[in-house]
Amino acid sequence: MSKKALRRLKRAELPKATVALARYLIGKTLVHDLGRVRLAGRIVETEAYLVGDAAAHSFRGETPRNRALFLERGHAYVYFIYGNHFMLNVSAGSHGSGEGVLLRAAEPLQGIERMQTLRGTDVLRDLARGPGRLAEAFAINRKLDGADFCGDGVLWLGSALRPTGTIGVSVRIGITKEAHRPLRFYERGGVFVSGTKALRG
DNA sequence: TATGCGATATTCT
DNA sequence: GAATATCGCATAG
Repeated sequence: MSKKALRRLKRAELPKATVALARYLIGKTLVHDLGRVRLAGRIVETEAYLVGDAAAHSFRGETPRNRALFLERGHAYVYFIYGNHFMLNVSAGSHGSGEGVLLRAAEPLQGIERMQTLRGTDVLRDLARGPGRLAEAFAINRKLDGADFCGDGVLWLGSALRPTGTIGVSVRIGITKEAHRPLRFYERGGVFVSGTKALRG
């Protein structure tokens, strides 16, 4: 009961509504297969970016950068920001809507040694706590932009390996527009969740 | 806890 | 050409 088998999630299982998907992904598994090493983590924090949301990259329409955000739900949208960091999103909503879910933090489960190398630290809690760290720990790069999480590729979403705790809701982190909207979801009390103490309770 | 800064792709004007 | 960005780290208090 406590130990379940890891299985790929099918697109049909992903909720069509973006906010529902952001909640749904909490507790699920993020996997990136690198040859003989499998990087896997339990997603503990996400944020939703919606249509008509000035904080969403799709707000001003489709561009070469945000193109992947407009794909059918369940595709990867990867971009580079602040001169140093990649971010990993899951395209969401109806096809062409430009909605997405940002993966903000995960609890490392498998391939931890490789993650430590990629991150340059051995502190488990700091491996994927925060979106830039998560992308670095999971070896996310521009080549994965547009990848299908629901195909048979190396980057995919897996079922939950243990029961999911209570889900908390807060405002999103690090944005200046639409900063009041409660679109951040996280596992309450989780030590692998980013932000200050108040943002983890 | 709270600043302050790096380092750069992309978009806007 | 300039502004801005879904951040992380170091350092100070």
